[in-house]
Amino acid sequence: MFQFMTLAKAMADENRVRILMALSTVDELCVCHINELLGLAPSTVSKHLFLLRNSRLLTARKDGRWIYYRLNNDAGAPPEVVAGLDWIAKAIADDPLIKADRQRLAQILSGSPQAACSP
Amino acid sequence: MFQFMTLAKAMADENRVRILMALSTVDELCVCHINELLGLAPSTVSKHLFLLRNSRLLTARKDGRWIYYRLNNDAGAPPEVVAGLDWIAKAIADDPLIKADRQRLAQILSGSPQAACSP
DNA sequence: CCTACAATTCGACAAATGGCGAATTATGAG
DNA sequence: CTCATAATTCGCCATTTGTCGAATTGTAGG
Repeated sequence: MFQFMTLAKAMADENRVRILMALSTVDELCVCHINELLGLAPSTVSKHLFLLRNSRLLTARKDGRWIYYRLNNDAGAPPEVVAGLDWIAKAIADDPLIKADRQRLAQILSGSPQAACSP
Repeated sequence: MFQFMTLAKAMADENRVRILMALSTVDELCVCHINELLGLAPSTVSKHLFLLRNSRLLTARKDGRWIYYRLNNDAGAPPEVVAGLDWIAKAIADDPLIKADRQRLAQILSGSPQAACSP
């Protein structure tokens, strides 16, 4: 129950949902890209990412100076998590803000790789 | 998006989840039964029920002095709501607290109808 | 009517949450 | 080694949230 509540609470914030939806289109994202997309203070995004990792919605992979996050969607991921991600995706895939995020994310990624990170 | 967040936030509280799970077994419950089950102040439960109604997870039916709540599960209910309820049910159906609630609820209901309400 | 009781609303308050900036850690580049 | 930068942690603050008790509303019964 505690673990499920952690999961449910993690999904109950708009910016965290935006992160999840952004990741649903690109398979993984560097933290700096997420910072760029949300326009929040890096420390704030970091806290959000911690909660998403902690609730098992995301996994992280470290590559040199960068940390890449992805949805914990693969086979072997907790069923509640996969089902939760599916629920969100179906519920708000057509949301205007989410669509706008998708477009902005495409722009952010369309520059050189890690455009938002390295100059 | 706003509506979805209202829904997600409504599901992100343990006591509200307990209410939803209790209702998943009995098709409808009087407020006094829910009070009895949760053991919280009636005003607190009232606020929880408001949020659950407001997020469209529950519907209410008034019968004389009593108000009965039920899951907004029927055909015609919003798909996000139905999917959300399904997600919760599958995720925590086997939870010890939820099971205990089911048993206690059976006891509460096994007295005379509205046993917790009228003496 | 008047009383009893189910339920909600209101006002207050403690705890949790989301946000920021500053300091810290870690890694690659010069 | 030293410096710049990605990311996190920490401390702080404003807002939101969960809870309660008191007051209010509405309905049934005497």
